[in-house]
Amino acid sequence: MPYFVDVILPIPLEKFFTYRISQAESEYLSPGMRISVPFGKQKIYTALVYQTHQNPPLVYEAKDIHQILDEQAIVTHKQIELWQWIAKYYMCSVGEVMRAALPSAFLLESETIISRKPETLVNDSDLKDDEFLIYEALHHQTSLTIQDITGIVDKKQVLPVIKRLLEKEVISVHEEVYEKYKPKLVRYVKLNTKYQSETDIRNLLENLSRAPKQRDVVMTLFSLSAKTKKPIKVSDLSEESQASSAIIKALIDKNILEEYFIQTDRIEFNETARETSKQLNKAQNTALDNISQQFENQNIVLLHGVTSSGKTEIYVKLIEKALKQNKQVLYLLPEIALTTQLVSRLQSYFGEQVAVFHSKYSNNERVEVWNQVLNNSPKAQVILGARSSVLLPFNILGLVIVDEEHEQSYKQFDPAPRYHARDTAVVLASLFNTKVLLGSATPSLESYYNATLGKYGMVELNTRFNDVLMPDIELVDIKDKHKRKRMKGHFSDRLLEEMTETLQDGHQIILFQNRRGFAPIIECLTCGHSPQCPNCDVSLTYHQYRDQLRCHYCGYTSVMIKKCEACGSVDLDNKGFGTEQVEEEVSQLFPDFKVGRMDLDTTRGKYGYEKIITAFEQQEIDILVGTQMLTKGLDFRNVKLVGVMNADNMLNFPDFRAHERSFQLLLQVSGRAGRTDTRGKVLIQTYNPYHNILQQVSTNDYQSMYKEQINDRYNFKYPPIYRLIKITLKHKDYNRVNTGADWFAKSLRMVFKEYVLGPEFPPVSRVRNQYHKNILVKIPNGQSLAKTKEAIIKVNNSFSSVKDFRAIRVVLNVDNY
DNA sequence: AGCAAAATCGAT
DNA sequence: TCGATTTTGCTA
Repeated sequence: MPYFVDVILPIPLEKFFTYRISQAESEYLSPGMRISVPFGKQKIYTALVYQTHQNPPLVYEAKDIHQILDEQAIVTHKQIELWQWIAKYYMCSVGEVMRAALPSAFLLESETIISRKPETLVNDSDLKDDEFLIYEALHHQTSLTIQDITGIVDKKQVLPVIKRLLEKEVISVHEEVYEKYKPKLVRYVKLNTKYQSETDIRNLLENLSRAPKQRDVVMTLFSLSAKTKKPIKVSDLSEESQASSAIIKALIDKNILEEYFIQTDRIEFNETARETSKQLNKAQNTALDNISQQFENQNIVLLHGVTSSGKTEIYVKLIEKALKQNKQVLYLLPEIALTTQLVSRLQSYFGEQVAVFHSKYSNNERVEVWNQVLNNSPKAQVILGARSSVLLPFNILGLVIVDEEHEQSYKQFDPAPRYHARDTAVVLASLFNTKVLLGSATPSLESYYNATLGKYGMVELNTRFNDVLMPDIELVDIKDKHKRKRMKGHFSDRLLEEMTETLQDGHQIILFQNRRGFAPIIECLTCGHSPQCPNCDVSLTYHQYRDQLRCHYCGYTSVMIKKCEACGSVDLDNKGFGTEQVEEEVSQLFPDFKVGRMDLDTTRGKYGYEKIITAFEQQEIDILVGTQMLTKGLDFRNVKLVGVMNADNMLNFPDFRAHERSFQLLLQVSGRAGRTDTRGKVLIQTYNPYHNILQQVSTNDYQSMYKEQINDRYNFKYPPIYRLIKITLKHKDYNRVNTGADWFAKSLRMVFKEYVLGPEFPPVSRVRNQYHKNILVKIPNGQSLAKTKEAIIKVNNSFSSVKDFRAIRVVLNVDNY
């Protein structure tokens, strides 16, 4: 009787693949284990066991598997269930979810290894130039990878060359699978066991009298092991004895010391003194009671608490409760808010039970967290993580917290799976039959709407911690200021006044400008020409610190032009302004104070944010200029003034959520001001101070904003009243995208009538030389989501069976907000 | 996705 | 006309 296994492969194909296995293998394998399988002509892929069975496939002969990679399942049953939900809901393949979920070190792939065939004698003159290069390289190295060869011959296409060499029997190729995860080994030393007695040791030290440094090392080793009674790390020994590693190596070579290795975790932290969680104030206590109460008949509760109201302390109490029941807790945060600030705060309460997971972690670190979560290790009871941590292998989950619930970074846009971590977390929690707490000072309309419908519970927290007053928000009409010549660069007299005063009092300032670089457009004053990106339909942004022009869509860079490319005139002008320009103006206006900048350009690298944040925290920086990065849950005690340089460009953004987003962003930055005793001040510069949203921001009136916006959404049939699926067509040929999009929209209209919008070009219609065109499907309440998606898939299938359209890439984005 | 075979392109 | 580049088809 033959045995078979159905596997998930990490590719965008919507089916399982069946391989043949032996009976023994079938008994050994269980769902969630990894195996490697041959796929296609020669590649070997990592696959995940979905199920084993005995039904031979009807239309093909199943291949044998390559090898089994795990002893135990590394993916849980619940995860696979969640993957299937994600795949179905967000219209992608389970394989794509798998690729996103597994740390890439788990996804082994084979690599083609090229080596020389020693038995073939070659005549050099038989080889072409590039063939000879490879042949010669193989004399120096026993084997080469495809990548090596690409480097050697400096061509993109290397396969033909390899093929020719194969035919001439100069080389041979084979596939090699390699393990990407390497456990971290730490080097330890101990005294060789042959030195047992006192006399042995005395003799040893005497022998070393002519090598005083080595003797010192041995002495230090004694004192260290007496002190700690623990194994001694080589690094500790060398530090303590001031000896170089060469000296220690000499001792090892002499067989006086023995070295050995112990596998350790990469992520470790020093156990600091644990704190007991803080006493809650009255408002927090009421909120906490309220939450617990609502959890009795509600699975999801929205905590709407103003900035700096102490939401984290409430979370801590809830986490404590879940931990007492020996359950894991998932604490989701936007990537950017995952700073040392919050991590160390939680570690001070929960010690090493806290595990952190985010995209700046290395592959090996991710594998370690994965395994700890999977094994329900005591080191992974509270998982603090960004979007992708909803995909971790939870064991027994007891609570999910989604902080800053309104953050759009919870939604993944590219590549598939285009999932929303908040919504996925809700499904995850329901699989574990547990509760979700959504927290925000400015909830998303959809969550607030769900709460008003009674789908979610809701708890409000309206007072700031320690009864600090909400900041005083003032709108500054810069149109008027310009008219009266009260502007210095981009600063109004009001802003300068407040800045001077704040600095004099020794407080810090945050300036917010939601645009990086120096100027987004360079324009020739003579002919009006402005430099454009060659690959995208956008003008290039000027970055002063590198004297470069840069495209923010594709990363294209060129040196700053000296004169207009079109007419040669040297009169160039900047239009608009970004953080760099603000930074420059501030340092000129306040030369005695230190100015810092925080945006994508200054926060590259693993500890990018940390450096700037710490510098600002320790008041090495007086004025911090930055983009929306500044808004995410940072807690700076000494900031008294927040200035918004220009509130208009985000309000006028062509998107149905522009107003909601602006409200959230502005209130979040405002929340950075005055987090301790003194009342903070916020100045918002705008050309349109009578804009409703700005009025609502200045009075901190979430309710009015909500009512007005939800009314608009109702009238214009937008989420959360209607659901949206966005379909984007991409191709390098403008006309093909156009006709394709028209065809697609027409077919959709046959099914969904007036609920199809577009096709329309997005504001930037060409990115990386691909033209984009969008179609929007609106789904009224009551229309089945599943049926809608089925219909879209049907249209998509017939679309891709049209020869002319097949080359157009179609991206389906569910809930694209 | 990734790869090879097939189809098309284009310069001698 | 041959080699290079793009398109198409398939993976178990």
